[in-house]
Amino acid sequence: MKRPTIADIASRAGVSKVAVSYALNGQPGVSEATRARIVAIAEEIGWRPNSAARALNGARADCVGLALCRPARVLGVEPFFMELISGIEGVLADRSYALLLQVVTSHQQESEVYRRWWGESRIDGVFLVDLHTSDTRIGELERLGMPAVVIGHPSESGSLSAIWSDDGQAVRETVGYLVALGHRRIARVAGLPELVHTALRDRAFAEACQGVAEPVTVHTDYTGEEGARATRRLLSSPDRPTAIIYDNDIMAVAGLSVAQEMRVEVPRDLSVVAWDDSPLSRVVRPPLTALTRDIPAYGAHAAQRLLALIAGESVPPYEDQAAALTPRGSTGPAPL
Amino acid sequence: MKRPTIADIASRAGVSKVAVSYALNGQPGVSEATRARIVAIAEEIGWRPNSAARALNGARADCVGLALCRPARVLGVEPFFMELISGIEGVLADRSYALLLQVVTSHQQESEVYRRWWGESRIDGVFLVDLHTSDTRIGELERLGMPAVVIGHPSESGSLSAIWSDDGQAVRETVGYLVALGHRRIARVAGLPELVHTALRDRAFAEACQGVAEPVTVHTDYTGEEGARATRRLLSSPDRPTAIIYDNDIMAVAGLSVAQEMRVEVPRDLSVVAWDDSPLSRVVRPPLTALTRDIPAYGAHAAQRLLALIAGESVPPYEDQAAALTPRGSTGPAPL
DNA sequence: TAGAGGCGGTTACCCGGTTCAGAGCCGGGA
DNA sequence: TCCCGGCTCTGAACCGGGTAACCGCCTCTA
Repeated sequence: MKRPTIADIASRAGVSKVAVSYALNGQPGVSEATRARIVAIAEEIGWRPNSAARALNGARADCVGLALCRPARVLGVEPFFMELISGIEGVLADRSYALLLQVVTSHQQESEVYRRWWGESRIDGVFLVDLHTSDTRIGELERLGMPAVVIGHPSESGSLSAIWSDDGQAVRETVGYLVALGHRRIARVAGLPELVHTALRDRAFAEACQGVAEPVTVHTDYTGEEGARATRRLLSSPDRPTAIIYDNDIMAVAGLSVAQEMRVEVPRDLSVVAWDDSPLSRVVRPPLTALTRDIPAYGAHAAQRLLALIAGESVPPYEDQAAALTPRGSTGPAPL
Repeated sequence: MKRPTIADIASRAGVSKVAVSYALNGQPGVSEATRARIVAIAEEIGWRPNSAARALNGARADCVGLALCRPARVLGVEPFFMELISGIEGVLADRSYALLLQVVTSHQQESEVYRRWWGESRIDGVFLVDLHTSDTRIGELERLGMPAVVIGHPSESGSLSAIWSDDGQAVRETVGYLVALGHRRIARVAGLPELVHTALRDRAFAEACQGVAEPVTVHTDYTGEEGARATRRLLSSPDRPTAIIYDNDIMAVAGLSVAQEMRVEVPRDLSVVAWDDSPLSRVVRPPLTALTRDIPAYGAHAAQRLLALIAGESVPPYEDQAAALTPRGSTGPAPL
C-alpha cells in the first residue's frame, strides 16, 4: 500500500499535479471549486506532503536540533533538561516543528553531529546548551552559518544569538538574604567549573560575600553523590558553614540528607538553598528554599527565538527573568 | 555558498554523477582508482549526502520517533524517561540514527503525530510507551503499517513487537521480602490506573498478598504531591500500614518526608520501597530500598529491536530482566 | 471589434541522489 | 579471427513535490 502522492490526487481529480500543488498550498491559480474538490480528495485518501520532496526544493526541514553533551546518568536525574525540552516542545508543536535529539559524549562529537545534520539538510537550526569558556562549538556553528540560539551568557556566545538569565542577580539576592539572617560563613556547592554559568556564579558569589561573609566554593559534577561528599566535607571542617547554596536540587536534597545523618539540624544549625526549584524541593522535609525559575518558559523563549532566526528575522540577545528566591523551611537565622 | 552535491564532485573528477554515487556508496561499478579519487574529492570539499534526496528514492529516513503523552511537569521530575532516552540514544548514535521527539497531550494528538511523521517520510519507526488498556494507538500504528516497538506488556500490544519486564515478579519478590520481615499491612502508592503496567502490578500485588497480608492500593498521577497526599492519608488511618511500596522514586521520597513530618520513623515504624532506583533513592536518609532495573539497557534493547524491525527482520517479543529488589536502610522488621 | 488583462490551468524543468539498461573496451578461449 | 563475458562508466528516467513561463479563454474597455 503506497503512500498517496499529489499525482494520485491529480489523476483522481482529472487535473494536472501542478493544480493540486497550488490547491493544497493555498496559492492562487485554481478556482475555488477545483480547490475544494482537490482538498476533499486529499483528505479522503489521507495525503500528507512528503517532507523529503519538499526539502529537496530548498524548503525548510521543519525540524531543529539539540545535542546534549552530558553523561546519561546525569541527564536522568537532572530535571532541568526535561523541563527545558518540554518548554521547547510546546512552542515547536504549535508550528509543527519537530525536535531532533542526540546525546553525545564530547564537544568534538557534538560538532560532528551538527555538521552532519546541517549537511544532510535535516535541521533548520540548533540550540546550544552548557556553554564552556572559549567553547569550540561556537566557531563551528558560525562557520556552518546555521541558525543557532545559545542558551547561555552572551559574553561567550560569539556572533550567535543568546538567551540567558542573570545568575549574578540571583546569587546576590540569596547572599543578601542569608547575610540578613545573620549568616557569616556561607558555602556554595557548585557545578562543573568549566561551564560558563558556573564561573559567573562563582564570581558573583565571591563579590557578594565581599566584606560581609566568608565564602567557600566546592565544585562537583552535579550528581547527588558528589553533592553529599562535598557536604560531608564542609560539615566536618572545624569552622563549618552555617549556610550552603547548592547549584541544583539533587545535590541540595543529598546535602540535606547528609546533614540529618550528621545530626546537623536544618534549618536550626544549617540553612540550605537549592538552585532550580522542582517538585523535589517541595517534597522533602523541611521543604527547600530554592531559586525558582520557570524553565519551561525559558525553553519556550529560546524556541521562539530560534524560529524567528530561521524565518530570517534578526534576534537580539534576550535576558530572561533571573531566578527568584523562594524561601521555605530549609533556611532560618544563623545559629548563635 | 552552496552545499556541494555529487554533481560538483562529478565535474571535478571528470566522471558522471552515477559513478560518484556508486563510488561513495561502496557499490561495484567503478574501479578502485576512480573510487579513491572520488572519495578524496568528496572528503576535500566536505560533501554530505542530502538526506532529503536519499529519502525521496524510498531510502530510510535514518530516524525514529518517540511521542510522550505526559504533562511536562511530570516529565521533568520522572527520571525514567530521560534514562530510557539516553539508553535508546546510545544504540541509535552508533548507527547514525536520530531520534525525533515530541511531547503531546492526548493519544489522539499522538496518533496524529505518527500519521504525520510517517506520511511525511520523516521516520522509519516509532517507540510506543505508556500502554493503556485497549489502547487506540495500537490499531492506528497497525493500520499505518509502520515498524513499531511497544515498550510494555505484549498482552496489549496487538500485532506489534513488544519489550517488557515482568513487574509481577518484582511485586512478588517485594511482598515476599516484606512479609518475611513480619509486615502484614502493606500499602501500595501506585501510578496512573489506566496504564497497563499499573494494572499488572495491582493484580500481582493483590495476588501476592493473598492470605499473608492485607493489601491497600492508592492510585496517583506519579507526582510527588500526590505521593505525599496518599502517604498522609495512609498514615492517618487507624490501622495504618507498616510498609508502603511506591510506584516511582519521586513519590517514595515525598512519602519518606511525610513520614518524618508525622514522626513516623523509617524504618522502625514504617518500611518504604521505591520502584525504579535512581541516584535520588541513594541520596536521601535513610537510603531507599528500591526495585532496581537498568533502564538505559531497557531503552537500548528497545532500540536494537526497532532497528532490526526496520531492517525487515522479524522480532519476537522480548522479556527484559525483571526489576531486582535492592534492600537499603528504608526497610526493616515490622513494628510489634 | 480589436486589444488588454485576469483567471484557470498546463507544460517543462528543477532539486540531489539512485537505479536500470546499455555502451565501449579489454582480455581470453575456441 | 571471432565471440563472449566481465569491468567501467554513462544517459535517461525516476522519486514527489515546487515554480517559472506560458497559453487559451472569457470579459471588459476603447
